This record gives sequence, C-alpha cells and structure tokens, in this order.
Amino acid sequence: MRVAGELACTSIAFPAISTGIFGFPKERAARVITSAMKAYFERNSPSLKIVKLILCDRATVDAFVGAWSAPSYERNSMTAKPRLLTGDRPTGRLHLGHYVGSLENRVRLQRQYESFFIIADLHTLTTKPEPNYIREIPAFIREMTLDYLSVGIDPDVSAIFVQSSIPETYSLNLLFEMLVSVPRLERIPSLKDMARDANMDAMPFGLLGYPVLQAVDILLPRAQVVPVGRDNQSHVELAREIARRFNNLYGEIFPEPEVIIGDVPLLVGTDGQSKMSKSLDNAIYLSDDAETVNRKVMSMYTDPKRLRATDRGTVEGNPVFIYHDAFNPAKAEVEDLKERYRAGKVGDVEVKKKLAKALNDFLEPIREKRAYFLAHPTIPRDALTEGIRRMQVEAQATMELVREKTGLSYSAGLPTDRMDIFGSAE
RNA sequence: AGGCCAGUAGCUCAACUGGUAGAGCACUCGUCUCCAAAACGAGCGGUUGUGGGUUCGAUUCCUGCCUGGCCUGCCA
Repeated sequence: MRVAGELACTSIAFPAISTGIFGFPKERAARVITSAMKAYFERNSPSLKIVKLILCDRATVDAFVGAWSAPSYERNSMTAKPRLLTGDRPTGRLHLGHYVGSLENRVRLQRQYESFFIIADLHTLTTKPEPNYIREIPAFIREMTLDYLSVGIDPDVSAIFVQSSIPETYSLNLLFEMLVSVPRLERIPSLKDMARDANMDAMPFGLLGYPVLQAVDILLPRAQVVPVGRDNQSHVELAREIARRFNNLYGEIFPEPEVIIGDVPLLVGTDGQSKMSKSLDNAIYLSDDAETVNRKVMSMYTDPKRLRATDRGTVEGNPVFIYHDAFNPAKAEVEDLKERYRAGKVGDVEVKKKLAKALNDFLEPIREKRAYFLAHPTIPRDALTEGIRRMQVEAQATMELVREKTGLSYSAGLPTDRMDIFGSAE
C-alpha cells in the first residue's frame, strides 16, 4: 500500500475525481475510488492506466486510504455478484409505466446484482435513422440519465452507459449476424409490430437484426440476468441461442442469460387505452410538475357507465383505481374510496383529487433529486462517464476473448498494431 | 445502371376523361357531465415532392431532378 497523499487508481475513476473530488462529500468520493479500485483489481486489464493523484485535503485522504485498505473489493471479487443488464431506448422522458414496469425493480436489483443499464441509442436508428431524429438523442440521453438517478439508481454501484459509446458493440454484432438465420428472425413477433408502428415501407435489415443487437448488448458484458417485459422475452431467448451457438463453435465465452419477467403488468395510460406510452400521449412523466399531474389526473378516463356521482361504479379495470393501487400507500383510504365508489357514494372528482395528491407525494422526492442533479450537472455527467468507462473495460475484455477464441486474433486490433501473420526474420 | 409504380393536411386516403383540394382519424376549443368517456357543434391544419413546359386554367398531361418501393442487372 502506498502513503497517504499519493494514490493509485484506475482511469475509470479519473474523470469523476478530476472534476468533482473537492466538492464531493468524502463518503461519496471514497465509494468512487473503491469501485474504481475494485474494477482494477478484479480485471487487472492492461488497458487500465495507473493515475497518480495528489490530494490536499487531509480528511479526504484519510477517507480514501481507509476505503482503499479495506479488503472489501477483494472479497467481492471472490464472491462476485451475478451480472445484470437492462435498459431503455432514449426516445423520451421516463414515465410511471416505466417506473412500475422496471425502474422500481432495477433499484431493488442493483443491490443483488452487478448491474449495467444501457441507454440504447443505436436501437433508435433501426426505425429512425434520419439526422433530425439523431439530433434529439443527446437531450433524451440527458433526461434519461436524470430520471435514472432521480429514482434511485446508484451510479457508484451500477453502471449507466450509452450503447454507441462502446465500439465493441458494432464488432460483436457483425460476428453474431453470422450465427442467425433470417427465417429465425422473421419468426419473432415483435418485429412485425415494430415495422408497422414505425410506418415503414419495407423492413430494413437493421430492424430485422434488432434482436441480434440486443443479444450483443446482453452478452458483451457477459450478463447472466436480464429483467425485461414479456414482449422482450423472445429477444432474450434469441440471445441464449446465440450464446449457445457461439460457445459451441468457439468455446465457452458467454453465459446463457436468464430472463426475469417483471411481475407487474403493463400500466394503462391515462386514457384507459392499452399501455402508457409517449406516442399515445397518455403518460404521466416522472418529471411532470404538480400542476401538470393534477391536470392529467383530472382528465383521466374512468368508468364510462357512471353518469352521475350517485351511480354505482366499477373499480376493476378502472385506470384511476389501478393508479391508486399502484401509487397510493394509504391502503385504508383506497379501500374506503373503492367501497364508496361501488356504492355510488363518492364523486370521481374526489377520487381523482386524492389520486393526484398521492401521485404528487410519490413524485415529489424524485423531483427534488432531479432538481438537485440539474443544479449540480457534474454529478450526472460523471455518473455517465464512469458507467461508460466501466462498460468499455468489460467490452474490451469480452472482445479480446472473442478474438482469441474465434481465431480472429491474427487481425490487427488497433491502428498501431501490426498484422502478425508473417512470422519474424530474427 | 435500366424497367415499372408511387409521392396530396400530423396519419390513412379521395378528387370521373385537365376547371385552381376534400373525408376519416388525430389535435384545439365549446355544449353536455361531479370529472373523464361517448355524443353533438366549431376550429386548426396543404406553394398537391421539386424545377420547367403545354393550356384561358394543371393534383390531373409532357419533361428534368429528388425521395421511396418492386423487378432485372453490374461491381466488390
């Protein structure tokens, strides 16, 4: 171990440290350092550089050294947690449907698994390759990162990264394409829907390959666990097949990922139609302000057979009550409202006002965190940078292994590498 | 590269053989509702892909280009 005042750490933590260290609370800084050290010791990848760091603040130095000398990261590498991957396409802000469908789950799972959350910008290109759509992506990535952090995804524990920032994604995708037949892809039901939704004249090759790219996302960090919605189950199934095929041909590289299907069904939209989504314009966003939430709740679809407040109403399948069940922690209040609703003893206005209150209570802490991150933009920026670095390390390690196992290691990897296929004269 | 077809409102499409553009859905507002929905009413919305030509007059006919689709080739 080295002396205080000079610390070794990996390039992973460097951006976070160099930009934010003196403003960080020391526990947080220590955690950043720890996760970087852990990454270094676990992988010991040659692509990581040792960076010298001079610290002036004595208390911070102590915290770092304490974290560094703690053997926790070493123990952790022995009992490594299973790895998890999931994510979203950056097409807009996240809403309540995302929350109950997956975000809530992710926050819980990140303690249990080593989690990688992908912001899958390349996937948006499969249906929207036009530059005017690409121009929107950075803003959506920004919103999504803020949403993630605000709901409690912890960047010191989980890696949040941007798909296009991982060059190995493109390389591995090409290799995977060799292992999948076109009829196999055409059998995947979600693709037809996507082509229809995107209102396309013809199926682009890249869209057909969408599930292949998804397999790349999953297998590049060698994830073992993939929590997805039911509609994506068949995609993970394909990833398993590709992993199997690849391992069979070239030798064991990839684990076969397991699906975790969320037990929460899709959340209906405020209009009562199918699911909550941006394109249907029936969503309540995590970043909506209180007034917007009030307005959206008041205009929600409710029991259409109930014409007067004194009519008996139906609770089952009623979006207003579905939301109450999902977001109102006061179960007694909800039960009381249901009972009176069924008996025709309560107006929808009261039910909706109580729902709006419950939703705003639920969203308020999320809004506060979001505001904090907006006021301290180095935090989300560093979180993303660090997540990308962590994923890059994994991707490089996987690709190195892939090149070796497949026999493609003869090929020059970097522009500076030489093709080593002629032998040497010495 | 060639042949064929297409391009009209945000979306799906109309406009008989040339007479200067309309419907449904969507959206906004209003009426009705405890709120919402439904229903009804109103409104918004288009240099008909684009440049030229013929004509009194072109979404319609001719032509160059652009974009997309289908087909046949060429090259790697």
